[in-house]
Amino acid sequence: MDPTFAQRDTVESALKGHGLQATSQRVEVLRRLRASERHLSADDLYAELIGAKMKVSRATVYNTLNLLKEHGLVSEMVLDPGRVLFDPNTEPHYHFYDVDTHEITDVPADKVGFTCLPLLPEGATFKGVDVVVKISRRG
Amino acid sequence: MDPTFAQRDTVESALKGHGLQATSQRVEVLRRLRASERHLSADDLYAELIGAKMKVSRATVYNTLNLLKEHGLVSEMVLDPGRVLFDPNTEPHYHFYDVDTHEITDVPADKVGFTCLPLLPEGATFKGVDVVVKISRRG
DNA sequence: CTTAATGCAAAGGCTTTGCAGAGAC
DNA sequence: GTCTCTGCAAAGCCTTTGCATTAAG
Repeated sequence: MDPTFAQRDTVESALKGHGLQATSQRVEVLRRLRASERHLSADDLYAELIGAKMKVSRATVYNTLNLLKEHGLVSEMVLDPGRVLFDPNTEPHYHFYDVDTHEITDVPADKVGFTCLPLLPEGATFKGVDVVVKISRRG
Repeated sequence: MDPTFAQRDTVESALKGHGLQATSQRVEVLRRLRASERHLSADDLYAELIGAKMKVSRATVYNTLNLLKEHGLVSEMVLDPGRVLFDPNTEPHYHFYDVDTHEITDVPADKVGFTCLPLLPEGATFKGVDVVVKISRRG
């Protein structure tokens, strides 16, 4: 079975599992996000899809990403103002952030451990930790 | 000696220490940022200044904040797209982030410790860690 | 007097919205 | 046939920019 079909199938199942129609635009957005090494912006994805001669509009890419986000299929990362990236990895994990190139790399969750975390404010529930390790290659 | 004068004086020294003219707009932006319990956006500050009947323009607030950022007198935080906040605390520290209200609270650095951090990519220099502990009060 | 900072208004980039047409079921 | 999604273009929001005016040293 060819891997592209397998991916497409999984993506379709994921969409349908959330009660979402598996339209070609949605399938392609989620599939490419999952297939990409990098974390992509809405515009990155739009450019990819247009480059692949697909019929899609910018608005649909934005709307689709928001829809996927609402359904927990992708998460949003905002590292620079005006640079919103989407991360298809819904498992706990952290990030390297190159402060010069703005490149993002994943760090598996087991590479970061805490000896202590702060006491939560009264009445608060823990919802997760975001850890961004900032690095530079310029010294 | 009245505390407002003391604050103003410290802020002026900080600006001059970086070779920046201590104009009334710059002094007030930095002073209010330091005096605030919350982390403020450019527009929050603009509204505060206008409310205090000061002569200032939006452009100057934005330009001043960027200037302060370049000189390391404040740091920028981007937690939601379109919500850039400025943090006058230049000591290492982390943040609580209320996912419902988008409120930000400081966590002193000594409340968070790591048992391990990931090996850096080849040739990379460590530039810091951002830790955001996400919380909710809705359960 | 010379240099630098401010204010205004216009432009810019990214994202969302409204509505008509196309597509899914 | 009905309901939903898509595409287009326009509007929105936040931020930056250019240039004349004003303030600082």
